[in-house]
Amino acid sequence: MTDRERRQVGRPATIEAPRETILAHAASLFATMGYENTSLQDVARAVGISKAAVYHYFSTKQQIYDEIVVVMLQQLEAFVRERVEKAERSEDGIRAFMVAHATFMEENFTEFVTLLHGHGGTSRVRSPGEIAARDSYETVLRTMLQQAQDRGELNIDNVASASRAILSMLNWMSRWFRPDGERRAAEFAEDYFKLLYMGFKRR
Amino acid sequence: MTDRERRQVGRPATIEAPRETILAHAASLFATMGYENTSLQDVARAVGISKAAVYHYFSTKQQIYDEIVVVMLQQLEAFVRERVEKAERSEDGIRAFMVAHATFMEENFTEFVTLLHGHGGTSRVRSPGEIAARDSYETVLRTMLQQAQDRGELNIDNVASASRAILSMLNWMSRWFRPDGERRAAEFAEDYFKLLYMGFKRR
DNA sequence: GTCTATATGGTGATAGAC
DNA sequence: GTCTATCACCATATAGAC
Repeated sequence: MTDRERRQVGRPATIEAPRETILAHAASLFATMGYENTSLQDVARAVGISKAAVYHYFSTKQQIYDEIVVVMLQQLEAFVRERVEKAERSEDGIRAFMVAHATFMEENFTEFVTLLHGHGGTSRVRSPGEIAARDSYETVLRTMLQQAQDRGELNIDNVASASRAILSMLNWMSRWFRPDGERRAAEFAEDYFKLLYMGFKRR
Repeated sequence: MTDRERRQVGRPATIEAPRETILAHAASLFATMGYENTSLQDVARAVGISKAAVYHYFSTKQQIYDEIVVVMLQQLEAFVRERVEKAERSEDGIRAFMVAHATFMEENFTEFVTLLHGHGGTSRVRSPGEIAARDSYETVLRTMLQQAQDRGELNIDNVASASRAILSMLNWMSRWFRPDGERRAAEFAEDYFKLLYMGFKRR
């Protein structure tokens, strides 16, 4: 079977913002089917162009994936920073971080799933751009926690551990959260914040 | 190229406990390379038998995966239950749960990565056995938290949220933890417990 | 129970016309 | 910039001999 038969159209299909369109459809398919179960044929069909046309904009399948991830990380950081900076007290900053992260996840769900659950096993090579973007994002939280501790505003004796804990809860949300469910992601994030802030020791 | 050329041996290879051997090698490859990047050829070669011999014990690749997952979940639950039951106070039970989960993860790292990060996207179908085993395991923690709250021993006003938070932190460990690192998984779990127990509110 | 050999079909990627 | 057509390869799974 040829591409023509698969697509049912022979005429050239011109689309606008081709790169962005391809990335959006690819992200959706990657999130739903998984990276390795999505063929470039699937991506091309979703966009409405031929496989070869996809190769005109991206040189490998991996490049499509990498671009989704880096773009999302940068947008996430910008989104979160803007909301964190408005906070006055340390605890408000942390809460803002958690809520903003969850909100962004919900609003960009398919790309976010792609970002977090990606593909491949433990031996996967991360692109330099991805590593830099992740580090940059994690530093936002870490810095906030460290300052809260240094100023004596909160009781965070293990900043590294607290930072990991917060990101773990938020990241794992993308595994069980469903955007069409009853509760918003931000509500779950609020619950997590309260739990961390109060602790469950009886006093 | 035939299987013979690939394997460099033509003689029948008989191994003991063939099912378990295949599962162990498959889990290791799935964790390292990812499920979809691991071919049954790879599994067969690792075990030292032919592809067709693998099909003698398992009828599909998916079946191999499902069996790894269910077996691990059952062993995890048994391992954790044994340690939790020794605890007297509520907080000791929760700590024991977290430490045991982390310890089991470290001791069975490759199978655990397979279990948690699996393959495919959000549309993946989980086997009935997997769903039952997961529910059963999560109930262990949930019951413990609910009892602690009912007895007034701890301050857990949102049991569902606390349960999710704990499992999220533990599950996400399998994404960044490396068994050859300096710290044991149990130490990280202890840190998480302290954080949740104390909270970071200043008093 | 293990083997060799093969059926069947999809994959990422490229060549070259228009 | 998009297309058709194709390359070279590997996948899961099966048939049938020993």
